[in-house]
Amino acid sequence: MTMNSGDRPRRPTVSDVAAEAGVSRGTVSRYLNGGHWVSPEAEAAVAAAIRKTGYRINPHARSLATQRTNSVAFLLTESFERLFEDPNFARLMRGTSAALAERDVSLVFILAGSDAERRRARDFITQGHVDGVLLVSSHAGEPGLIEEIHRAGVPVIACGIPLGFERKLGWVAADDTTGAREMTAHLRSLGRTRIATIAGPRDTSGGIQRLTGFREELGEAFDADLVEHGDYSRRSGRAAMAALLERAPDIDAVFAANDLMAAGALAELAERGITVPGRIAVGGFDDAAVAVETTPALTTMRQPFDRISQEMVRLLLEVIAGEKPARMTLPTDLVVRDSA
Amino acid sequence: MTMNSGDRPRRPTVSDVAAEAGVSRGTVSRYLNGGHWVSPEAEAAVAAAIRKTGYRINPHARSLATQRTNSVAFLLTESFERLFEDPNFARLMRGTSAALAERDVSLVFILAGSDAERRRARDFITQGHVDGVLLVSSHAGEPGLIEEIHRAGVPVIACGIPLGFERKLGWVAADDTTGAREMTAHLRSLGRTRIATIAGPRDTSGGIQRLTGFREELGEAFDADLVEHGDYSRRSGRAAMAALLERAPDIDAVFAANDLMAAGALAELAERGITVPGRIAVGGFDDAAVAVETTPALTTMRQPFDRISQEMVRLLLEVIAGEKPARMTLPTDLVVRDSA
DNA sequence: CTGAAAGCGCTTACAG
DNA sequence: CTGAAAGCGCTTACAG
Repeated sequence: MTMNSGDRPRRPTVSDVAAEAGVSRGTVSRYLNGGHWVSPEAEAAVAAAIRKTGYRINPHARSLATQRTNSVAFLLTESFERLFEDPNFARLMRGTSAALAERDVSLVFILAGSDAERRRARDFITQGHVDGVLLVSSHAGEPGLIEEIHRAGVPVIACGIPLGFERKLGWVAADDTTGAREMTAHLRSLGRTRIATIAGPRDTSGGIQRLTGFREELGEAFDADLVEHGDYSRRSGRAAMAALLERAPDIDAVFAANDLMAAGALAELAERGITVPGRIAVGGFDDAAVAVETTPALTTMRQPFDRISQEMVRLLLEVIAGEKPARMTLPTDLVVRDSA
Repeated sequence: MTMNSGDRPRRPTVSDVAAEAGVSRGTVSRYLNGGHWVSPEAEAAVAAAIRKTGYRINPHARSLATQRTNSVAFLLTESFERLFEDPNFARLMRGTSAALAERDVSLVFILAGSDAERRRARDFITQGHVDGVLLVSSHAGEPGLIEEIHRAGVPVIACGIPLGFERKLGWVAADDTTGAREMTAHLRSLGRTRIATIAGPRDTSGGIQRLTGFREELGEAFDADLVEHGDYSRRSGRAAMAALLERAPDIDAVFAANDLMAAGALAELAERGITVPGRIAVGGFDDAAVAVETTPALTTMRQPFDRISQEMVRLLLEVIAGEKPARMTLPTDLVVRDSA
């Protein structure tokens, strides 16, 4: 092994490999990029030379030449706390990570919960560190960030409908409205008539649409008094349940806009000794892991997270390849367990 | 704004900025890198030109020229499940992320739980995508990965003592042995005499050393029958507690090697109607968030995670700067709450 | 199928 | 303090 003056061995380059294999650098490069237009002999020689020299490609040199990084960002505009509280984020991370691994593009994970972090995220992304971004943020919150990324020409695919950018960006979303309608219809089919909802945040498309579906399905029977908003956290679900109970002790069902809030609601009901589904039926949304851990197990609408992850990756790669951004809405499924 | 043939605007380069400012590219570059040896006039002109052109530096070109990436990896050799179950990982992520942000180096987060992921992580890291790695893995598990990264000459600082590499790598660890001794001594000071332990995994330095401290402190009183191993998960703590109780119904205290297992133990004790600390005192390790959420609140040894994160970053940056890797052991603090 | 050469966008001695 | 020039390690038309 050759050492240079310092203590670290100098990394072999394409030139070293070319010399070792007795071919030109161009041929080595062609071998490296799919092996088209290289003869079997050259191929064997290069392969051997790479093995012998321990050559590793220099990604920066390659990126500079190709104007591509072969990596994308998973941009989550949430705090550490939310990331670790809400299991949906983990599922999306895992799903997109797996989908990307298959295509051999790497994923860099960026958390941008604070202003300072958002600034850094913007710099990192618009500087060209990644070829595109998978945008995951429940809140419509970050128009500035999204606007700047979009203006810099960086391909983006959002998870859920990005409020304010529904026409500019590509996205993959669950059919929240229909899902909420189905759950509401399910509750009615159980004979419930005083149905309340613990809605999601007003600045998220999911929060808005699940409430819309709920209202649409109820039609005349909709009662604005039976709506309480939460922030998708367990504790907010619990607080909302308590508030609803104070206001309308006669409710006989509640649709929570996500499972975490539904779990919070169940806790509140249990503490008050209210039977579920006996006196009040409870429906959630997501089919998160928590849905099978509650007592009783949660009836919920399943979001196809794996599918969502895969489609996000597919669409993003398309945009990176030069196509126009597509939008996609995926159906949800009613999963009946014990709570309703 | 100039457009090239395609639809995306061509990004301005140093040359554009230089032309706009009426200086050479070298001067622009000097401005970009600290502004030394550039006159006030040139500085102003370049600043204006950068603003006018909307210039953003190309990180790949810079990395190619400097042989530096200005980013480091947070390598976690765990599964998604463990990441989201064990809050210590989140604290380290947050801490190192903050420390790095201050110095303006970016953090890329890599999860390597499976063999395939480990292979990709190795390629990514040894290819030169990052200047160094913060290694976080409780298990001694990944000798191959670590060995290859180390052999490639990539600077590494580990969190905890990296078994098998304690002499080769730098690391920052809590003083597990002393911490365990202190907790054990605390339990004894309460008058407890039949003290059991729920030890951590045998292939982690923390697991080994906390057990060592426990044994050392007990001396003659140590009873191998009162040792049960868990894997740091809540459920394993619960199972271990049950096993200990079957084997030795007379134990009056238990030291769990982390808070999650202690919480599991508390759950088991509660279910059996055994009072804590009345009949059995329980001590944990970490001072994780869960320590204040259990009933009763957990007495535990606090690990200085923020300090650990900061020191890891500091040491890694030192190694990247060319210094030899240092090792560091940090003290833990006894936090007395209600469980012991 | 293959090689010579230009180019990607920076940085960094070196002269001045 | 500043500019001209070489170099970082790849890729990619272009000729052949």
